[in-house]
Amino acid sequence: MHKLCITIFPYSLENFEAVKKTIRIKDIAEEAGVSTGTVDRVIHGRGNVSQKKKERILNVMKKLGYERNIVASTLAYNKTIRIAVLLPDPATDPYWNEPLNGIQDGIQAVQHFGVKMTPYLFDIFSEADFSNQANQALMDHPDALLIAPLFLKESKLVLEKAEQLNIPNVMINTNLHNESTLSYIGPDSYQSGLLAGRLLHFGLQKGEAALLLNLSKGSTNAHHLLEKEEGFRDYFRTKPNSQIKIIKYDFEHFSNTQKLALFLDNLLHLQPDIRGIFITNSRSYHVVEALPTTTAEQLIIVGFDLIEQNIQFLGQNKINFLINQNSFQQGYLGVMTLFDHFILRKKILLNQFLPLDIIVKENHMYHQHNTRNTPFLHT
Amino acid sequence: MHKLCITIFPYSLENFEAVKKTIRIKDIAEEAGVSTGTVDRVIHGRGNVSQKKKERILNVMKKLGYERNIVASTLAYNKTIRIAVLLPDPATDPYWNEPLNGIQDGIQAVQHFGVKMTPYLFDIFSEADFSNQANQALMDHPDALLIAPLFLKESKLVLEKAEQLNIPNVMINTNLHNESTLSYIGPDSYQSGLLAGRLLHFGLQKGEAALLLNLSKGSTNAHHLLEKEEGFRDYFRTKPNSQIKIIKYDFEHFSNTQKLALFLDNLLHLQPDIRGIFITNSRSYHVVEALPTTTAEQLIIVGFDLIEQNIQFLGQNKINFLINQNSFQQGYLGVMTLFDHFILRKKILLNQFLPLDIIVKENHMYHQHNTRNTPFLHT
DNA sequence: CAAAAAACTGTGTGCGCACACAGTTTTTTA
DNA sequence: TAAAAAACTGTGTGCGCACACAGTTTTTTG
Repeated sequence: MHKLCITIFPYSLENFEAVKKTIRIKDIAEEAGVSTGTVDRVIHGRGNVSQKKKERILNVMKKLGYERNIVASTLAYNKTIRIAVLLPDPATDPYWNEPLNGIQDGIQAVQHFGVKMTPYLFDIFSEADFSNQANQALMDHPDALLIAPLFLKESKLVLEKAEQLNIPNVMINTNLHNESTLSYIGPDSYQSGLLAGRLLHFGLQKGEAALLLNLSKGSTNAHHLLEKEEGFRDYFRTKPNSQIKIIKYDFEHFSNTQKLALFLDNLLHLQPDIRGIFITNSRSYHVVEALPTTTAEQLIIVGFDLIEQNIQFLGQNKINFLINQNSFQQGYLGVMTLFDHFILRKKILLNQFLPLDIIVKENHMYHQHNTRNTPFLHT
Repeated sequence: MHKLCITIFPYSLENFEAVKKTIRIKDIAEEAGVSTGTVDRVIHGRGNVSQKKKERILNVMKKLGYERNIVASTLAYNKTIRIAVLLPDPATDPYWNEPLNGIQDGIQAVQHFGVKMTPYLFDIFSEADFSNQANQALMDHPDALLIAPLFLKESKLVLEKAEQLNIPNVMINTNLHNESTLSYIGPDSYQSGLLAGRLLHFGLQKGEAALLLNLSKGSTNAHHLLEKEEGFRDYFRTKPNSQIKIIKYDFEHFSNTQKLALFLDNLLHLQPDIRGIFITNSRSYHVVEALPTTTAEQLIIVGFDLIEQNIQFLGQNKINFLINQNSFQQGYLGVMTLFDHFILRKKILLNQFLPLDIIVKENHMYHQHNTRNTPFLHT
């Protein structure tokens, strides 16, 4: 098989014609003077092979550079990998459309390798529904769990049960590693806070203040919000001469525009030096909706995620920056990670931090419905 | 096969158990009362099938929702797709490391589907070498050409020859569509100019000037540089009250730091209101190297691409913004596009514009050696 | 209207691998 | 030392498809 060096250039310039033919199990068997069955046993570690032959076979495999033919292997294997997807229902929070789309794309990409999935969607505001759906999922005995463990307590329970059933999991969005977690896929929250600090800072003068606003309800797993806050504060800590004051608030009733408007109006009058707002999740559009147009335009507003409402306000210059956490990718990579694990049998990275994209009016169009932006195989 | 609706939620909640079994050619044949050979002939349009049976088969296929099993198909097909890669040698311009790495990753991803490639690297400053390598490539009769058509005249010649030989091409970096071009993959140059305008504007005050600097040698296909300039100018045109003056220069001897330093020193003295520099390609590091440290820190500098030298200066706050044209992706998608065409036999988009990522100190780490960031299959 | 040509159709083999099962050799046991 | 058990090894089949080739029916030709 035509091999390239990893980073050394120039590439060797073998002709196509010179490309060696693929090494099959049969070739190994012949070279080692055994049957294909024995080679197969060695490859799959099924035992029942004498030490002598095993070593001989392994040597030949190395010498000839054997690589399993995934295509043939998949065809012969003839089995199905079933993934249970446990995510919030996008109907209860539009943010989750993107991860689901990513998952769908991923499944489509690897469906012919026998990877299937079933979604179990829960109300993002209901711990009970989460547990319900989780139990449902486990009862169907999937091969793996793709989960956003939003509720700390309930998630830990579910993950324990899954571990007992020997069902590995991949986490997206929120990190909550346990023993059978193959990988966490999501943003590095601390770093995204740092980045938000820098972006907000572009529009602030010395002595002005920045508002850090958490729009979330009590029970949600708020760990990553705290990390964002830490990063945000650290940004300004490392720039002591920036003299920016940070004011932090949590606000629960974000879906009630009137209440939010009242809250913000009060706050901005009390603290007239607030010139920028950092909303720590995807709900910045609620803030803009609750602000008078001119106020929104004058403030620097930094938020997260390319959901439709946010993008609209970005176009109107009411939101200045959006940090894209690549939620589509989270879903896509979640599926691909399981593919890597089950089909390609690759070692999986325990943490897969996704890029943080800075989105302004001029480049948002490339990041929507961002299909076809995530590799595959890598044997 | 388990099918999901494209965007409508909630997903249907079929159990794993309810998932229908895959439809094989054999199933179609039985249902239509013909042999598998006849079905095969219809699927591949090989003719020699009576109209009556053909229609019956097509109907059954539609009814049962037949989808070709790519895995089995690939195995049986047992052929090789050979891609000739015609790019500048990274030894002559480090920018090209990334596309090549992307190509390499792509090849690795689909090698088991029989996709192979041979690189033909040319000196980026030599039209003759380009033509040489191109001829070499064509002489090897590849199945497709993956090409960066940097030299206008020579490229057109090569592409004509390729067309005569019935070799389709995919272009990256530079757009030069001809009849047998499957797709252009690269940035939307105009849009990247617009974006550069906005980024530079963050640091400029009214009445100040911006320098637009082309660091390239004469014969290179400069079309996309002009488009960038157009976008850049248009950004400030749409903000008439920004009152930013744009000064444009071309400079050829960029690799000679002394000459460049002299040129810049002169210019900045003559035009003291220059507060920002926009370098229209990946060579912004040359500018920083040629500037005194304090000058570099005071100026707003916007450039392109995450090559090592640029990133270093980004970390030192000497370059303020880099626009990432996703050159890695260009290579990766180039391979994937050919895979889609030859193996999956999909319709290919004529233009695949890549996202423009805004890179600052705080998020550059996610964009280096950006493997695994591009989907696959999508049947 | 028979023979030749053309149009059509079915069967069989191989792609590389996974796994079941039968067959063989070696070791253990009584 | 023979029989039973354990350890080891080879062969054969099927995964779903592509394609060659042989076989059959229909149409054309002289």
